[in-house]
Amino acid sequence: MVESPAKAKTIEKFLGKDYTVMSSYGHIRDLSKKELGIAIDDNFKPDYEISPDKKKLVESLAKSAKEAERVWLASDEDREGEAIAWHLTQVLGLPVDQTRRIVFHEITKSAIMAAIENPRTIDMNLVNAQQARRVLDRLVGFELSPVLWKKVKPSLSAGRVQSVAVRLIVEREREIMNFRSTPYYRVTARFYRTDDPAKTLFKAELDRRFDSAEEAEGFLGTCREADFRVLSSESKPAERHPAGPFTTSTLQQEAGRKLGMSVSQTMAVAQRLYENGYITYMRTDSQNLSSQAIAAAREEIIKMFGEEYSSARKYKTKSKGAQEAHEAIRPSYLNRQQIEGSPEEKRLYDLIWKRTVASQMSPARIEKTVVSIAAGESPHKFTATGEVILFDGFLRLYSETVEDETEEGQENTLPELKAGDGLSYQDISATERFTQPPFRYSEASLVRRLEELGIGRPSTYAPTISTIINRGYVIKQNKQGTKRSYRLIRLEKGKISSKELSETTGREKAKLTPTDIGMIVNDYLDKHFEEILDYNFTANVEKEFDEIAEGGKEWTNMIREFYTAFHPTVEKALEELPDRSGRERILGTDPKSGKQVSARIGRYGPIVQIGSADDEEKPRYASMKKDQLIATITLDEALALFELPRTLGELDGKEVVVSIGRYGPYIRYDGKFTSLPRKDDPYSVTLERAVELIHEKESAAKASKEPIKVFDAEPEIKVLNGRYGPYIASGGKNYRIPKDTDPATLTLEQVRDIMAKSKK
DNA sequence: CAGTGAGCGAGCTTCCGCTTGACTT
Repeated sequence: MVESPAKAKTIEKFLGKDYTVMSSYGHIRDLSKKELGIAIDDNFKPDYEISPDKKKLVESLAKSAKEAERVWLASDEDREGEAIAWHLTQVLGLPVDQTRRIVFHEITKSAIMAAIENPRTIDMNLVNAQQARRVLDRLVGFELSPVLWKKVKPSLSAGRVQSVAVRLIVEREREIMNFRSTPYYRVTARFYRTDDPAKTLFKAELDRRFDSAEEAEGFLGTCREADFRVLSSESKPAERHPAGPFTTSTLQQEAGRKLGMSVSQTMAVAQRLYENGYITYMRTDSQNLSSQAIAAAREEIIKMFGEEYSSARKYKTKSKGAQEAHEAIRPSYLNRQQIEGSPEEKRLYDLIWKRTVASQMSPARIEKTVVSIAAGESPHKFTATGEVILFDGFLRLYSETVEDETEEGQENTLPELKAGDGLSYQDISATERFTQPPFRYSEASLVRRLEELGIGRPSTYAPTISTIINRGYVIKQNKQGTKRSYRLIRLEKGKISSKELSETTGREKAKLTPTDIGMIVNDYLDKHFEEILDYNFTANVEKEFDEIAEGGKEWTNMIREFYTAFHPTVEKALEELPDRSGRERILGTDPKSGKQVSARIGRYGPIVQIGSADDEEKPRYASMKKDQLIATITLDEALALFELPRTLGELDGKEVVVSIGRYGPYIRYDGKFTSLPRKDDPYSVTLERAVELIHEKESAAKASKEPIKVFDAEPEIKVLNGRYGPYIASGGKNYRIPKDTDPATLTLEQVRDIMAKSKK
């Protein structure tokens, strides 16, 4: 019995007819879903239930176990895997003398045969470490969440992993809010050797930055008549090494950067590659490659590039708490460079293939040259750096990208330069730059940070992100960026010129930002449950789980110690009145009515209001936009929100109204709604334009209701247009049309064929 | 799904980590 059905299929091939390989599909039972599932008074005894969707599976496992001569439990060799094996023995009533526990870290015939030769019994210490982990997570999650329901808002949640993930995002946002950008001047020059008839240009940067335009201009003034010469030129050889093979988190990061895929998208595509037998298991924290894979990679490299490009290597996993039950993520067969599948599958496979092979290639050898240049009598020096690749090594196949790189790379080829050489400038520029706030997290960079902290596991990174988004704690959004002007001062042919230029700054794609509720929940938890929110909480309890796994500690004792400290903090929080401070912000006074304008959380989310509940007149309310925060919204932005809904005029005697709803800006007319395209602004859209959009929608709606195709011979069968694209409808059942076929040209035979082939 | 912003009360929400399908017009 193994955990994954795809694994079962592969192993069955290795073992032959004498064995039946079945899969448990992960855990088969868990703490009860409705209750706490832990008898706190009975020494924290867990109350396990077979998961409802596993009942049938357990029955069939039980039947097969009874018929079998011997059961081999081959769940993963980590805490969770050991627990799965133990739960199987308990639920299936497996007798100890007919049950064997085996483990392997790679799915190769030799590894499995070796495992069968070396069976052991279930390691109860490891199982108990898992029980401690499970019980602790349940206690934290099921005691903290109800506190939030009472003190903040119903249906919220808190937990050892998700609450820290939210904290990282909230704290980063506050750093950005408090950041004040300051300008400075960066001086770069283009020089050539005075005695070089070709005037070959190269770039150099001044080793000092100026705070003001005056200082920068003053320096450029001294450069006008200055005598430039090379002080020193040093060349040093260096090596660059390939990155190790993929783990779940590094795959998620690279697929995000190179292919623009979200974390959950990456995992879904990888799952398909795994099920098709193209790659090894995709949820892993190990960088280990089987010796067979290393040999196969070596063979491929020699075949493609030659012996000198091959350099076999083993990688050590650095991440905290790694349990290394699997191999790294790699192609199942390294001689398979391409695969069949969707474009996404092909691209992700290509990435995995290249990364794996590159990890077994020689380092690149480069020569780095640093040239120091004196500018007349000035104490400041220019530095020019150049890099020459002597041997490309792994770079020939793959190079890792870096997220959020600011300054453009310094690709610079240097001419021959030696100390004493006289130089002339082509131009010297002082460009105004601005200090940058810290970067917001992307999904993948959040995963990287969580992994560094040892929080969460490969199987939970993607679901954790979904949870904090679904709870409304954070949102993933793009930011347009704003225009800002900057100054460029340039010295050219002895003359200094200065001009104002403009650039876009702060543009972002798919970054995670906290919501108001995310910030309120974070602050509340941080105030009352500091220990759980501590970035080291998981690392601390992991140390204790390790002690339990080594037999040095009784698991219920560990949990008791934790709970006797933790539970009183829950009781105390429940006694205290909810703290309303920090939840409302006064923004100023409405110039029209003279009433107070404020922002707060309403029943359905963040709102701004004009006036207060104490006034005689009822306050006016408006919902805030998704990208606005109570902490940062300005008076002007708040007042703008009251300009909607806006009545544009009438069409055929009925009102045309424009506003912003849950799904963005819309036009309401005759009880129907039309979305406003991105390029139209609800604050300025005209009646004329709105009417145009309404008519467009009407004709599109008419077209989509029409069947794409009907067949006279078979009126029951129709090709229709639905929400998810064209489909075939027949006798109350719907069938999907294959991607590469044009629905308009389908014949009745083809349709019948599709219907017959579709899965039951 | 296209707004809302009152109040009451019943009934419900929630964790982390291991696995995949099933399902939607």
